[in-house]
Amino acid sequence: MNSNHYALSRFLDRLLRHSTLSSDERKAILSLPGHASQVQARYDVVSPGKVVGHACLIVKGLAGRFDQMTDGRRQTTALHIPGDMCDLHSVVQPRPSWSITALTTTTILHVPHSNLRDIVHIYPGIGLAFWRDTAAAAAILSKWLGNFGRKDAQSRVAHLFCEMAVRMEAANLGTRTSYELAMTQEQLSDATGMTAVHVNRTLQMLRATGTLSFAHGLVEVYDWEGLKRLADFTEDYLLMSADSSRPYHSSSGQGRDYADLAVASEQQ
Amino acid sequence: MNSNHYALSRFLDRLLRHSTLSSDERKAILSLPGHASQVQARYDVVSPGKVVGHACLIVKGLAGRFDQMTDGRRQTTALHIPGDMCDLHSVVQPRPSWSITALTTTTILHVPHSNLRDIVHIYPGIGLAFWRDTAAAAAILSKWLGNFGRKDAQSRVAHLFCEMAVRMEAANLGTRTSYELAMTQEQLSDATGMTAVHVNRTLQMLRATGTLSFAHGLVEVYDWEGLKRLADFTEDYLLMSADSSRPYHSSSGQGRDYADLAVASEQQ
DNA sequence: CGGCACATTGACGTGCATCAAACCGTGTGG
DNA sequence: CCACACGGTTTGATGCACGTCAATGTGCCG
Repeated sequence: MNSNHYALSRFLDRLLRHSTLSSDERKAILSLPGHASQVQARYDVVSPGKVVGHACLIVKGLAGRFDQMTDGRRQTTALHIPGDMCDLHSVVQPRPSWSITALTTTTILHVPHSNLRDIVHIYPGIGLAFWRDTAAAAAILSKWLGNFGRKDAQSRVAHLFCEMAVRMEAANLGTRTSYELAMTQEQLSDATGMTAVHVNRTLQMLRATGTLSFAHGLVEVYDWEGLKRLADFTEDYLLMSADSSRPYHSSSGQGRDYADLAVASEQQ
Repeated sequence: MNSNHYALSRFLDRLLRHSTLSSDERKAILSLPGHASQVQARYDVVSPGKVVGHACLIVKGLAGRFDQMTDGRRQTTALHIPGDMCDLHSVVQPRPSWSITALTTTTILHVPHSNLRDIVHIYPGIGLAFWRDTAAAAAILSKWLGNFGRKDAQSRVAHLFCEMAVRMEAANLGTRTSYELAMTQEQLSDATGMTAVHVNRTLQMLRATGTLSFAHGLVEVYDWEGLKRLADFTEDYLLMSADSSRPYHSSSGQGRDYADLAVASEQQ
């Protein structure tokens, strides 16, 4: 049990939401090394095109992944909250095509790729869990793409608040009707593909209809069901609700469920 | 060497574009079992919410991943060409939140998860390659998201044609200035988050400026550089150009490059 | 020949971007 | 303790890129 235990245990919690790990595997994750550092808002944690040698675990704060156009416009493609290993896939793809930037003052734990690769080789179950984590992140991306392509401003903003609500609640960082999201309206506009001005007007609409309020980085949802309806939101894609995180154990009757194998190869 | 050799070898080619595999690992992939089937255009290969027991390798044709809104609107979130194992991640996440639908008459090779899991356990290097493949797909998604959030119709359409050009060329299915993309304008509109009508007008613009033509499922690029500029396209994110697929071997001087390990653990 | 899927065109409306100014809270230095 | 700068929010005026609706054209197939 090292001094990074707090952060690693949040990360482990995240993995356990979708994957089953043996106690050895859990111990291996909790004993990962890493050095912490603080990054001020607006500063890059990871820069595009540069090869990195470690993955970044968010300990505290908020970070975003950004796709940058050559003309300077930018688009947030992911938001990372404490407990997220925000570039776990860098283990297999150490040269990103995007940047990761701190949105608020953020504490990062840098975990060397070499150690991550080591435990993946020793515990194939961890490898599957990491792979699954990458797939879960991709599922979120898909959903965002659907929102961007086919929904209007209100639905997009509403969907973002729904998603973050569920993620924050699952990470024990608030409840789905009240949680801290320390973003400016401009950052919100980067994350929704809109203008800061239009985000502002949209938030006013949501406020006026009694759906939610967002001020000083605090989200207060007054009408969760209404918000969900507006956003056309279902949480199954996040792979963390009770009924979807482990659908495997309930299904089928055959001797050994194939999906069971997928989830944990070395169940203790 | 089984009867599926042709399709599997295309799949292997795809993997080798970004990962290094030993000859044993290559053989293992080429000996994967699977049964083929044909799917008519508009029919689902995979349906959302339903647990699947196999991954789908596109042998011939074109398939798309769709995010469906409850009101019936839909958004294409990925396009899959021959050689793509379009839901490789289903191995670790067998219940998708999207559908995969054939865009043209498509031949699919169904490869059981159990066999994929077996070779991953025997050859960890294959596991890494699969994980990397999922990460590459996610990089494409990120790029799409940037396009949707921050670019206008012309740039979006142009970017799609650029991306498919490079992918088709890499897969030996044409050249970047002339390749077959058997999509209707409506399907194109699903993939770009636009309306079929506006896709039509946009294509006319591209035609009028002498940039490219798209008719009867054939893309002819007249001005590749101009198209790239319009799309703000760089191909590095696809992980398949010469300079980005293996940046590892050229870099650094230290005894053992960490990234080398990432790429292949069992280089023969 | 009729039917059907797809492409094209036109008229019209609107959701959002754009530009620009004002407002507001907070920290800072004179 | 006020002046001021600064990041963030809010408001208004204006324009356009795109969606929407609806009709017509076009090639293919039975």
